[in-house]
Amino acid sequence: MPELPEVETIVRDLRPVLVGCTIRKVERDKEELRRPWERKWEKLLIGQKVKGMRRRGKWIITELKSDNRLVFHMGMTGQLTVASPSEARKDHTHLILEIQPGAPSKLSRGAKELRFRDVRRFGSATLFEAEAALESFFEESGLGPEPFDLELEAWRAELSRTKRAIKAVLLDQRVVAGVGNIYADEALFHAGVHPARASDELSAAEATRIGKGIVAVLTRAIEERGSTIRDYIGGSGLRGGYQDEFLAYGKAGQPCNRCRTKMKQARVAGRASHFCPACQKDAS
DNA sequence: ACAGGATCCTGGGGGC
DNA sequence: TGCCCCCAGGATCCTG
Repeated sequence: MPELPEVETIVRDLRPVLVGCTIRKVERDKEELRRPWERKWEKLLIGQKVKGMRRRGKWIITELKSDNRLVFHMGMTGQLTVASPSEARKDHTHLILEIQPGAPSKLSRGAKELRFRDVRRFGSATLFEAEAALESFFEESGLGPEPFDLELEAWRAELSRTKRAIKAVLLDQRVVAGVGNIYADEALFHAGVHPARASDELSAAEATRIGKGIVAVLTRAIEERGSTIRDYIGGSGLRGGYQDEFLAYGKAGQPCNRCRTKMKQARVAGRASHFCPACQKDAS
């Protein structure tokens, strides 16, 4: 579910609350997540201070004092929030870290809980024992560049290297990290490119527009704290607002924002894809 | 190399 | 109210 803007929002929400806190207790339920949880991690976490929070693609990284890295992926329905221990725990809360603020202020006094909830359990929580181990994990999975670091010349070259549908390429985390189904459709609408077009047949201008479209759409979505369709909430529990600015995703049957042609939906790369048949022609 | 399908899960919505 | 089917912000694995 959460794509880059949602993950970025979670990190921005959690960072000021978690940095400086110490982990006092770890609680887990019996459910297995996408990646298996190891028992020894609980002992490793206790007593550790949170040094920083950052994002890489759709991954949320909690940096701990000892160089350990507690890493979350939200899958489709993951939620990572801070709550007061007195707040009732919702169903499917799989991991709870009790945290103690380092320097109690008037605003944040007393223990809190970092709660990872994931109804469908496609998400994960994993501990890497060192930053280097995390880096090699990203390396081995071939995780691509951050969209904001895209160098347009290299980007065009990358797109010309494969015959796959451009939609499939945008969803491939090895090509660019953080784009998912919503923002792929929005970026392609922005660029005026049909999702099923062969990547290697795109013109340089189209490839450039797609690259710029990704950055434009993600930037604006972050400003709006991501998109909430059904499950997503930020680290502070707030919904996103970018769903109100969608021009493509979920717009099938409605008039195109640009030309008023009826928007369409089709399955591309196994995912529902939304586009304007007039602004985004199937072949060049 | 790539498309397409199945898989991992739960829950919501529509049709009957 | 209930049942059945399809769908979902992701990612991986298998077959052809």
